[in-house]
Amino acid sequence: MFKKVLIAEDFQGDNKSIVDTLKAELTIPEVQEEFYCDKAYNRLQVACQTPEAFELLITDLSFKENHSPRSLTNGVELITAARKLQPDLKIIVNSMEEQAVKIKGLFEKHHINAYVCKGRQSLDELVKAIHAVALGNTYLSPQIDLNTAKNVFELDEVDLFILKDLAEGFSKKEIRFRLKKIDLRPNSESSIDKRVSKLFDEFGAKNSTELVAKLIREGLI
Amino acid sequence: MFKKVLIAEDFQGDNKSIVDTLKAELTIPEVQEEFYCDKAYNRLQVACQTPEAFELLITDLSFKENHSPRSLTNGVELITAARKLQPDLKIIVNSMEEQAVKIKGLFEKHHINAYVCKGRQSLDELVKAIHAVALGNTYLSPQIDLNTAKNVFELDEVDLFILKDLAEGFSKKEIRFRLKKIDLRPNSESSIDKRVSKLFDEFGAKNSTELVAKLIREGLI
DNA sequence: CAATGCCTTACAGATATCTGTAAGGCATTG
DNA sequence: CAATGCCTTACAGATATCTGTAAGGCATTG
Repeated sequence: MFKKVLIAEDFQGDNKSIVDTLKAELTIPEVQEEFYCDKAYNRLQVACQTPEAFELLITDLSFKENHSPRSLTNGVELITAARKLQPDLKIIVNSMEEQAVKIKGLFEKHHINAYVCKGRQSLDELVKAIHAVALGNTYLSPQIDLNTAKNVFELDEVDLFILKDLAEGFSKKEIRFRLKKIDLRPNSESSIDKRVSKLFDEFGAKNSTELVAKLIREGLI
Repeated sequence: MFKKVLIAEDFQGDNKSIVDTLKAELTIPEVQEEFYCDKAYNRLQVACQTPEAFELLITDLSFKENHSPRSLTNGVELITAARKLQPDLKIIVNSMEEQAVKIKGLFEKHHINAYVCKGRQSLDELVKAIHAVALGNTYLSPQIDLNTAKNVFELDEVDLFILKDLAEGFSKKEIRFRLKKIDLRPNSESSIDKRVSKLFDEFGAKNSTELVAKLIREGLI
């Protein structure tokens, strides 16, 4: 079992219950907790220079904004920074995120070791996840089905720019000029039309309004 | 202080930490917890018929869906049902919702006694809220500013129908027929145009796409 | 009951959206 | 280097969107 674990979670209730559960149900000598990504990263960094580095990081994905400026603003950024600092660190993500595409990305791109979805059994699942990861395995909440993550359609920079502008009410003519302004190509009206029409097919939308609505609901823009 | 409290919260971590905090920091003889709205309502109902009814309900707003069918699907429905059953019941809402408009509505329409926003101090705030409510006062998380809730523009049934249809990619001509079909009026294309244009002004949108985008982001449709 | 205000509707006209066709640019392939 | 495929762009035409004007219906007011 792990000897030194760090928890990064901004909600007091979740944070406390994770700490309590780890202390009550697992024999981990040292459990530390933080409410901010930056502070969590600092702890990792400091511990890394001693013989007792952290062995496991349990982190949320979203962290509420606050008056104080942040350099790491969310779990993904924390994970990226942590992996760079300490490639062998085990990472368990504990979040409300339920979208298969995003969770798949965490495993594939960020090589997390487990994903626990907040819910009615999440503490029990977290304990299972820790056991699995300690044995070198991965863990994923059973309600998440990664096979539904078909739609790994990659929205590139231009797609995202167009979509965000559409959501802000710009016409395609305006978007054309806005693309030109920042020298992003292709930027003809026709190309914008073509791209958007392609996205209609891709996401099963009949027009721009439906497309933007769907993508906002899926959290992609 | 309260003698009998019920907690309705579907996330295990939040649920556990609230129960633990109440037991550790307040002298409440009986704290019960539920993970489903329907089950919480049942408990209220049963207790109501005995001399020991619940005095305080602490509830979340959103409850995850599940295989089992539900008659009460969210906190607002639970609150409505509970108020009907037991008008003098004190209610504290503990949720992630941060939108002033919605929280204002909870106080004004549903007469909740306190609102605690999940965050870095929410357990401490919850304790404060319980003390306040026990003394007959209300409590609101300090980061919420109800004065920003200017936009209490009421979307009526027809507005909502039109907006939801727009978000599903229906054209105004199609929406016209869909309104007629369910005999909802006004339903001329012209009236739809007029209503939508009014909403552009109301929400500061330049076209349908931006309007729908804004309303989805604000959680109104 | 005339005047007023508000809502609904029809209609018109300017733009915007969306689809389809075709031509040119460019890299890859045989 | 001709052939191919893919992307970009221009253009055209059918609809859809959005705004503005005007007329009629209806309730309220003096």
